[in-house]
Amino acid sequence: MTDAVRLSTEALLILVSLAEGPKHGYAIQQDIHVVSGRRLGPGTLYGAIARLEGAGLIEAMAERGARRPYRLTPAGTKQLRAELESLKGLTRAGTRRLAAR
Amino acid sequence: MTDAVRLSTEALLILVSLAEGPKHGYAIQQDIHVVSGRRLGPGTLYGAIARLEGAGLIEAMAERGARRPYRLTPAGTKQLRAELESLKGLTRAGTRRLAAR
DNA sequence: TGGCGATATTACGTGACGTGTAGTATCGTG
DNA sequence: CACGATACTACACGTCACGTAATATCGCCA
Repeated sequence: MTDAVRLSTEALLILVSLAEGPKHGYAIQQDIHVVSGRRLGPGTLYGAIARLEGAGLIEAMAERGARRPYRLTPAGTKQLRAELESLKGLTRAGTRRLAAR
Repeated sequence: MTDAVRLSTEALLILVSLAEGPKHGYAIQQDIHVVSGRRLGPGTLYGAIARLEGAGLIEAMAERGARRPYRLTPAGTKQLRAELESLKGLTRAGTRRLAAR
């Protein structure tokens, strides 16, 4: 294993969403629902966004009206890439194990 | 999207570990470290195990000495399968998005 | 055989996090 | 300029992750 699985599911969903390009919170929420079938409430969403910003994985862009867009930082991109790799290994292992029962 | 991403990362790791076959807590901990690079402390590990048992996704087997083995229930197997599928879709989307930057 | 290190789990306190609800601000459109 | 949709903030509550310490059991060998 090159790297550890470390992000919470919620943080991962947000990073994947921002990997498509900069988005504000509400757009992130909708995108997450499309790609994952899950709906994050405001508390979960903006709480996780604040933590990711604090961790330096995403950063705020110029505010446009009521919208606060965010984008991945280089550190966030790097960590997302690593996390996706780890997760691929994990899902492969899981699928293989389930098939072998 | 067929199904939503719903499990915590920790719960997922435990289910994947048990997909290989029945294991007691300590063995789960070691297996998780091998397949994910992550080390869950006792509090995290046994707390998550108790919750998974409460949710009916895993069940305890006959206790052998100090060891308490667990195995996946049919419901746990089904949910793990669904979760792995969702996660595959998510990692594919994430990877595709990162590549397109 | 009894003591010691490795294995395995429990107990527990603390803080971080997920979650829902309610409230506020801004935007677009008729 | 009013009204619904969009977008975020505030907050309170419960659950969960995490570390540390304590406890129990096993295997081994002197």
